[in-house]
Amino acid sequence: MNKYSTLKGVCDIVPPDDKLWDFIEEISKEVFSIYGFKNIRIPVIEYTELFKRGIGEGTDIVEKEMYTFSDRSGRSITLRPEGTASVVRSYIENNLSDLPSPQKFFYLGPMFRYERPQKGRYRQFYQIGAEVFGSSNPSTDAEIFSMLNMFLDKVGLTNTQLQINSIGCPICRPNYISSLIEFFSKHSDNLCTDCQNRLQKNPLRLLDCKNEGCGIIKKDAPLITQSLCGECVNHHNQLKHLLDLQGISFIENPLIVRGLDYYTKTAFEITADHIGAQNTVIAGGRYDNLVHEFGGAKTPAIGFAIGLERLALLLKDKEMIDKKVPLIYFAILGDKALDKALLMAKKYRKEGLWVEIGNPSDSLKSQMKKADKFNAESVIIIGENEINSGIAIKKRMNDGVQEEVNIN
RNA sequence: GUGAGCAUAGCUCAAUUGGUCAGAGCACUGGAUUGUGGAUCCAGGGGUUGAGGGUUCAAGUCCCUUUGUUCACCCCA
Repeated sequence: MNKYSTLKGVCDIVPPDDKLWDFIEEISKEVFSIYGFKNIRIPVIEYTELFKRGIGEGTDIVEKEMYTFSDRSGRSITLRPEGTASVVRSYIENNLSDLPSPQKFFYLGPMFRYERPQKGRYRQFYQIGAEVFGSSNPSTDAEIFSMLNMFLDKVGLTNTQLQINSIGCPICRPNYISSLIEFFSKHSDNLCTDCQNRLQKNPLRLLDCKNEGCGIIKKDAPLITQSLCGECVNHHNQLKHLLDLQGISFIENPLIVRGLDYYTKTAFEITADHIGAQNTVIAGGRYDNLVHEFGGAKTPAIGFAIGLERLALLLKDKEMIDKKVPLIYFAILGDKALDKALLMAKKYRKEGLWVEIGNPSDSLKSQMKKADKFNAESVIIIGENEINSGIAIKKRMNDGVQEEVNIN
């Protein structure tokens, strides 16, 4: 039993998984920069108020999932549960609207939510997110999907499904919600207890209940598609047209709802099988009013976040190509040999070679074994004889061929 | 916050109905091969069976508590 362990729902990412994570991060940076996204590094902690206002007071995230504490001056601080609120804050605070429009940013790092962990869900989890400010045009939405397609392709993830929906705007959504409430209220007695609550708290959630009984009722529920205002309909139709044009396949899913309050119009999820109940790998949407609500100029925006644990879970079996840096292993006998090896190691490392030096108090045999375990390209053996003669043996490990090298 | 399963060596797992049950494989270390790896053989280290309490002549095995973990619900990436 270890005395210390990680907190619940928090884990270390250790080799060999580091390689996969590096790979994912590299691909994202490569692809995102092609689309003009600049990296933005936002803090892990913010004033609690930021998330309350951004994500929404009534949401589960704010109500029961935030890591919130008082700092030494008594201010309420929160470990970020998501990235968008911070990026919007930064956008306004740093006057990033001065950059040529549209402004595109991506970020990468850990998020924190106090939830019960399960497959694909952790209390500290990593996201790569991206946000675009200053364009309300559906072409921007389409570019996002184009970029994500490229990302998924390069990262090697197939069999994903893009599902899109429009959840309207402050003009048309209230109408929809009231028609939804009206409809479900009529069937209130037949709804599961969760849905009874949803009816009060979060009517949009009624649509994605997994309960069978509710499913039957749900079939006849009004769809948001029928309630959208002209502007939202146009936006949505143009987006679909642009997706078709680019050959990006998608499914229209009028049941997609986003959990955070700030979303408008386009909402989407990219899902994959085989990662458990949490099958959403990427999710996001448009939020045309958030910048203004945060005190900035009226600025339309759209963004998304990729769940890295979920992505890594899907790519777990992918073979990572080892970047081969050849290893020179020094098997040394005695302290004089150590001195010599250290000097030679410095030279080799300057040339970009990987060097490991054996423990001079270990037997030659065990040092050879170690070299083998490290998969050394070659071993240089230095002992008394070599020090005296100035010539050492260099053994190539794959075929055992030995040659002499000058060590002076 | 709710529900269910699991918890034995570094890892993967054994241990008939509570009765030599604390084991195996892999890994690790050493030896066979006095200064030369991978194969083989041999040997060794390592566990108060997650923790605490209880029942019993006897608990890894049954009961309670607790912690962790897995999966699902809520919700979400």
